[in-house]
Amino acid sequence: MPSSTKERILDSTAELFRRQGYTGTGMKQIATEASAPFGSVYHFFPGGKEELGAEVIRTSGRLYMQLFAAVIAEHPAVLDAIGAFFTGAGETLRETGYADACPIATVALEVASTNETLRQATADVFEEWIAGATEYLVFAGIARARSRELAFSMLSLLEGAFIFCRALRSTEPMAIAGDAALALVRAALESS
Amino acid sequence: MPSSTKERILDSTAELFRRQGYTGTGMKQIATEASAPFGSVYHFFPGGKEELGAEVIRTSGRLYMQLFAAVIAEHPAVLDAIGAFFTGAGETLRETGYADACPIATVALEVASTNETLRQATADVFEEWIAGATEYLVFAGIARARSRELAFSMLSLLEGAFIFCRALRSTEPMAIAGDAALALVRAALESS
DNA sequence: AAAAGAGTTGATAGATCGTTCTAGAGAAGA
DNA sequence: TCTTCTCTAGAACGATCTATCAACTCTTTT
Repeated sequence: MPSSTKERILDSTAELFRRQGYTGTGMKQIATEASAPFGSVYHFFPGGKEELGAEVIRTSGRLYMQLFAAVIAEHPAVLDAIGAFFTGAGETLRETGYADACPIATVALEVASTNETLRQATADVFEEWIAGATEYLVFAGIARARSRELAFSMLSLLEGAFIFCRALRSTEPMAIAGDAALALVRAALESS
Repeated sequence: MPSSTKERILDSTAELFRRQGYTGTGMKQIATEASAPFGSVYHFFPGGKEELGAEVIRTSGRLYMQLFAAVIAEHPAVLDAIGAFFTGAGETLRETGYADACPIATVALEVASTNETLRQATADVFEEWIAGATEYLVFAGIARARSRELAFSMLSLLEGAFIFCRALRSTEPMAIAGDAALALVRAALESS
């Protein structure tokens, strides 16, 4: 089978969440987009929109981390990998009409103060990202505490740049953020 | 008069948008929160939710820029001012239960791909912020092109940190982002 | 072949959405 | 006093929201 109904629902929901956010996406629209019968959505996710949302957040988070791992595998040098990741993010933005950015940032801001279950899901994903990036920088020879700070800084630059790129419809903010991230990491590498 | 009905509507809408986003906030809720009769909302904003949203975005953007100006006035040294701005952002987050962050980021992500009028409003605000921050860094002695890049980097760090702080319910990301911003500006000051 | 169970399906319910509309309250000017 | 204009007030409308539910199609078991 190429893709099960449940997988199509998860994929479509992820895409709709990126573009329209959580509250802006309806269950009917999800079913239509996934070419799935409406009832199936509630069959696979009996907990309704909240359960579906939580699973989409965690799935998307895992997928994005795999993307990071793939870029690392392609670029052995640390600075190359980081540069390529930001460049790739910019390209994806441009290619998708500035729609596909961070898979969970929009939802994260929406639910942070309104839905504790979903807020926890976004927090879990972010923690994993930070932990993963920290390990990568530690492996590159940077002290652990410093690596963790750099991980936060790099991801903040990335997420912030996503906002500006999408609003301004330009990849310039992403290129600048990438340069800033490289400067921070380069400085840390030199002093270690 | 302490505050006109129109001002109360704008204020309440801004607060609700920060917490719940654009699609997550209803017109009925806005009227209730502002202690305004429902009909008055449409009296002052005949264009409905979209017109109200656009005006809230621009008003909030202007207000946030004035906050930045106030911090600058209090701290003559550039590095002090930037540090104080990030520290202040973290304190506000903690005091408001991680609800009040960037006044327009949530809306910006929601509408970037769904509502061109509002997307343009957020883009205008962001452009003003970038222009303002650039002028400030030029005034501090940094070359214009470099200043513009720093402005993007600092604001990206700020916006990205807002996302992490709200999701993780911690001010740590903001403190780290502030340090990173200071490091970037310090490096630029030294090489000029 | 018949029965049971798992999985699938869309019509429907009840609430809420943004918006419109009519009507009234109150102040200012004629 | 009568008129005019701004603002207040909420009932009502159609559309859309999330969620439920009874009916249906298979496959598997007896």
